Amino acid sequence: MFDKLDPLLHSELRLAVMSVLIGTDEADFVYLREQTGATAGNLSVQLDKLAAAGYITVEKGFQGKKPRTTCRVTDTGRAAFTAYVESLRSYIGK
Amino acid sequence: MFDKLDPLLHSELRLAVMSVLIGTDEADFVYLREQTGATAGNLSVQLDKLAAAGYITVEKGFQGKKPRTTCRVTDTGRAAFTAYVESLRSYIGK
DNA sequence: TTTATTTGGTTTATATTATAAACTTGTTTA
DNA sequence: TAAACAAGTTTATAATATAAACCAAATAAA
Repeated sequence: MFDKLDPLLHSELRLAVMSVLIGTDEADFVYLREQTGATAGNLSVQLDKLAAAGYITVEKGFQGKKPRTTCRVTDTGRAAFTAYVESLRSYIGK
Repeated sequence: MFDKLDPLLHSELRLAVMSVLIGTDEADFVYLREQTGATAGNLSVQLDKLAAAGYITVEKGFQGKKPRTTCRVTDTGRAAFTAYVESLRSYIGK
């Protein structure tokens, strides 16, 4: 009757992050923090989880002398997101 | 950017329960357990939470000699559900 | 009849999660 | 050179979800 909802995506912040990344295909830590309104700590934790699941890649580098963490969604992540949205239909219709 | 998701509804089981109730407008405990596939314990707890929030009413009675718990969605619950679905749009588009 | 079993739940214990606070490392500014 | 800032990470805490254990009443089996 109801599809199981991927617990990794069924999280407000992780879903927001994925949503941003799917739209932009590359976003750095600061941008993600701004767009989601999350605290840095929370964001850091959730990015780790998404990366551990293979839904995103996280690349640490520098922009001049400042650290810069760049995130991208993977094909796996994109597929999971699509599946999640599809699953949601069984709950919210349409 | 992203709407806040009502934490009461952003829960797989509670969302499933609300989804069933919105469709049927009256469902008993056993039916909800069957439709959602939840354990009785989990369902009991989540029904309490929905009732505490005023999203559903829970009525205990008997059907012959068997206890029967009947649930209904309230107007508040219906509105919250609609708002939740609307908020989701900011995450999943469309 | 008395003993299991089933039904319809509730309570409680546990494991996971989400989240912010506190901290770290390095850089810029006063 | 000391204070403030930037970009994160780690850690502590509170909230959540979930199932296991439990209970009371009814029915079925012996």
